[in-house]
This record gives sequence, C-alpha cells and structure tokens, in this order.
Amino acid sequence: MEEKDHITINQIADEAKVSIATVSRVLNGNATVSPERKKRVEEVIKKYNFSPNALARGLISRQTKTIGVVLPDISNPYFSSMFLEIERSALEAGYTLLLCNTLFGGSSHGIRNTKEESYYFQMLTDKQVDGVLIIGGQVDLTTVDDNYKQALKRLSSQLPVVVIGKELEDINCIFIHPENGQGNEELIALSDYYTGDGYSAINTLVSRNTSFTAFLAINDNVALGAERALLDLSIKVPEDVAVISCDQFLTGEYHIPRLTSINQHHDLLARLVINTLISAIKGNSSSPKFSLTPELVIRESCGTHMGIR
Amino acid sequence: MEEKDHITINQIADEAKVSIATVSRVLNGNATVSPERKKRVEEVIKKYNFSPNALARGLISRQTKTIGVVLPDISNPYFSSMFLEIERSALEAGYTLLLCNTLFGGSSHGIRNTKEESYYFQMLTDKQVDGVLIIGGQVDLTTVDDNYKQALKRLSSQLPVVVIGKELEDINCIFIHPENGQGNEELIALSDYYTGDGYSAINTLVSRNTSFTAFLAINDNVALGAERALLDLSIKVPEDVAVISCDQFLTGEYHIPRLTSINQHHDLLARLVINTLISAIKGNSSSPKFSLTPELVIRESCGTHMGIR
DNA sequence: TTGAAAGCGCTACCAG
DNA sequence: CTGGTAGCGCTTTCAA
Repeated sequence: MEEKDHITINQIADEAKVSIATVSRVLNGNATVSPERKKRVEEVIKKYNFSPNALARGLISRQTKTIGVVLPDISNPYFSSMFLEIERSALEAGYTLLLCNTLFGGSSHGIRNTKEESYYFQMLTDKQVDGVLIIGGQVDLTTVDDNYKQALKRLSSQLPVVVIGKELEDINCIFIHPENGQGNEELIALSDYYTGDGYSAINTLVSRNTSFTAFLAINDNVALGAERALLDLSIKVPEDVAVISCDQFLTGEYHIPRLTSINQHHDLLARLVINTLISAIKGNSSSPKFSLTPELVIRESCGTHMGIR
Repeated sequence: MEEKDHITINQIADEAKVSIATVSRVLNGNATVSPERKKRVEEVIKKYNFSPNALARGLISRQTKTIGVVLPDISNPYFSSMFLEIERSALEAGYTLLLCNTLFGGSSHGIRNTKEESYYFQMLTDKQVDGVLIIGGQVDLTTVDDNYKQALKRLSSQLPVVVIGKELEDINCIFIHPENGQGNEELIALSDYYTGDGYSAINTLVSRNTSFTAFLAINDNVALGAERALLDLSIKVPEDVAVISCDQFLTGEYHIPRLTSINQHHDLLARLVINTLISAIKGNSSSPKFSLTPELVIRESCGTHMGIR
C-alpha cells in the first residue's frame, strides 16, 4: 500500500496558528479555550477530518478504552448472544472489544486454534487493554489446570478481570457464577455445548437402559441434537420424552416441535458482567450482588399443547 | 483497582546493566548482541516476565498487529464460522482481531447498536489497526448509502481494506465477491439472514398464490424458519416442497428433516480474504484470483431419500 | 557491538 | 487563557 499521509496534532496546531497544547484542549474539552481560537481549531480539525492517534493517547493516559473478551467459541449461540449484549454496553461506555476464541473444547466447525489461554492473556496485557472478561472455558472444568491458574493470576495482578465461572481460590478476579442446573438432576449425561453432544447424550442414556420422560438440554443446539437422536430411535417428542432447553433464542420458536426453554436471562448476565468490569476499571472493585431467577417458557416440546405435563 | 507496578524496558536495562537500546535489540532479535549481555538481558526479562508495551511499539513502528473486522452480526452462524477461520489465520500471522458488529438489519436476538458503520471505521483508524476486513452489511444492498460510501472511501484511503461484497466504483478497497444465487431463480422472496425471514418468505410466496416445489434458503436459519412455516401451513417437507440451504454447518445434519445444503466453502473464502488483507498490509495490493465451486450436499430435506428429485 | 539521543503523537504540568 | 516543555515506553539512527 502506498504511503498514506497522516495528519497529526502538530499540523492542526500549525494551520490554526495555536500551540499543540491548545489543540489538545479543544480535543478533550476539559480546559477552557477562548471562543475564537476554539472555533479556528475546530475548523481545521474538520477540514482535515483529524482524529487523534489512540496509541499516543493511550501511552500517556494509561487507558486504551479497549476490553479483552476471552471465550471458548463465538460460533456457539450462547457466547455470541452474550457477546452482542456485552458489545452494546461496552460501546455505550466508549469501549471496544478485542475478541479471543480459545476454542477450548473444539468448535462447532471443527476449527482449532493452537494458542493456549496464557498466550491471549499476554497479548491482551501487551496491548494494554483496560480490563479482561473471561467467559467459561478452562474455569468451567472440575479441576483447573495449574498453568492456567498461574496465567490467570498474573493477568489479574495487572488489570481488572471479571470471570463468568466458578470461583478459584487465591486469584484476584471478580467471579460471577449464575447457579445453573438446579433441579431435574435425575439423569445427567451431558458433556459439552454442541449439537453432537445432545445426540450422543440421548444415545448414552438409552444405552444405559434408563427410562426417562424428560430431557433438559443446556442449550438449543444440544436440544436439537437430542431431538434428532430421539427421532432416530423412534422415540416421539414430546409424546414419549419432553425436551427442554436452557436458551432463549429466537430460533427455539421455530423448532419442530417448538422448544420449551428455561430463560436464564443471559442478556442480563451479560450486562451485569460488562458493567461490573467497567466499574472495576474505574476503580470500583466490589463484587456485585445479583440474582437471576430462571423462568420457564413453555412451548410444544414439553408436551403441554397435548395436555401432558 | 490499586496501582499495579509495571515493568518497562528501562528497568530491565538498569538491572541487566546495559542500555535500553541493547534490551530492545535482544527483544527484537534483529541486531547482534554479544552472547554474555544477551544472556544477562534474557534472564532479567524472564525474572520479571517482561513483555514490551504494544502501544509504544506501535507508535514508533507504525503497526499494531491488529486487524479490524466489521460484520453485521456475529451471532449469525455464517459470520461466526467465517470469523473463526479468519481468527485462526490471523493468529498464525501474529494478528489480533477487533470485532465490530454493526447489527445492520438487526440481530437474531433483537439487540441493536446505535452506532453506524462510520463510527466503527473512525474508531478503527484511531486505534491504528493495520487493516480492515468488511464482511457484508451495507455493501450488500442494491443501492448503497452515500454516507457509507464516503466513510468507506475515507477508510480505504488510510489503510488496506478488504471487502466481501460487490464492488463499489471509485473506492480503493479489494473487493471479493463469491458468486452466489446462481440458478433456481424462479421465485425469490428473501430479505435477510434470520429464521424469521425464512418463515415470512414462505408465507409471502404462498400468499402470492405461486406454486413451488423447492425452496432454496440462504442459510440454515432461514431454512429452519421456512420448514416451520411450511409445517404450519400443512405443507409437507420434503414431499410437497424440498428445502435446500446454502450453509455447511454441523447442525444441518441434525435437522428434522436433515438439511440438504450447498457447500459454498465459506472456510476457504475466509482464509482467502484474511490472507489477501495480510498480504495487502505487507504491501502487496493485488486482487486475488479465485474460484470457489459450490458443492451440493444431499440430505433428507430435498426428498432424495424418497426417490424424489 | 554498544550507548546516547532523537523522536513516534499525544497529554498535562508549569509559568506567564 | 495560553504556549513551552517534559515525558509515556519504545525503536532506530549515529557515533564511538
């Protein structure tokens, strides 16, 4: 690409016949500048469509207005819907998001990254993000890898970190963990977030010769896989087995049969975590008190339209 | 958050008893440093786990190793699968991605951002990204908004931009546009990428009193909505109408009925565009020659398992 | 091979 | 209210 000329604060100052300090002042609007000079500067800024270099700014102000988001897989509706909510709140507060998919546990598309979490953590600190949001991944494991703990500990010793996941001892992050999976614990056979997992979960249950009349999936994808498996086994939904999901995506409404879901208010959770992080960035490091009451959204897949319950 | 001490190249230099220039040299490994000094510096770096500030680096080297990705909606499987592929290639080349969802046309979750494309473009240039990748959105419209064109023109006059979308005159981007929607043009009623669009498309077709025996959806979500609509109208899939999608996601395999799809090799497209952008960043601005031949993946929804074709 | 020093573009302090 | 100036942390000449 050919050399593009770029305008700096110096050229604006020159042309407006003021010092760069004055240009900086009108740019930031925090100090008082005389009306004439201000107008002159603003005109030149507009003329060249000047906008200050965020690197130089960040270097001195020590904030980049950028937040790192680390999650397993953005192609999973659970994470993408969270991400969109997070992005919206971040935007409102003037932040931009650096997204890192660790692809921990693989992805729905068979794509794998080779970097581990610590790589992303380092990169994010190098780029001087103002804070990091971690959604699931390693932290969801029963036993968390020691290297990961080390990396997370180091990360959180350098900047504010909010984690959606269960608390780890001796690590200075804000952990936010909505209570999932209460009730209906009779039969559990799930391992992951994907369609294939729902499919094999049903097969596992059936091969165990256990009998069940309801299936609670962690998300819509898993529910879809389960329904497919049930059909393949000639088990009818919802006559023989009711299927319930835990997502609240619009597609549930279009499923055949329409999916009954538990609304866990992911949107609220997303807003909660990003706002917590932003306020931590601003110096307020208290953990938020919250409670998100799950809510059942009844549709066909649990059998209510047939009078079954 | 309490003040975190941060280590700089100066402290490394002090402790290793060399100049900062020497530390910089071992950091970058481009100039020769005597073995003893090099070892000394490396030890101190390791001791403090030092990693250089990317802002300072970017300010002087004029590259941030960051790429902006602007797309309508990451919660749409088409975009998220592309994004994952893009991210993988970017990572391999040492780049990080700044993701911007314009939510142009709304999102599958009803979330809307209030910023328009030009806002993201400005932010990306401010943050000195090395290049920008634009996937769909405004560029997909029949008539592109003038403000958008202006913004895109300005953006591409400052840094390399690769666009997946149809070419716009007089704008210095690299446009890459896979040929979609060839054949089967008998009846078109689609407007967008979402499940609801598929649902209403079917209703539109039916209300027009047109008769059709096949429905080609732009993606799996639209196909799902169409199937639901057909069922609601007591039209059987695939007996009465065959449904075909253009995605290649794993969930298609689990649909009821299993979705017949056209594989358009989005993964290859993703790799193509990111590699094109990276090579443009490195100074090679030629448009790539390519052809992606779509491939039909036949499953139940088109009726083949019943001997229909 | 090495260190001193001049910036990258900006903010914020200091005098005036 | 204003301009000069000292850096932010780093890379890269330029001499030695």
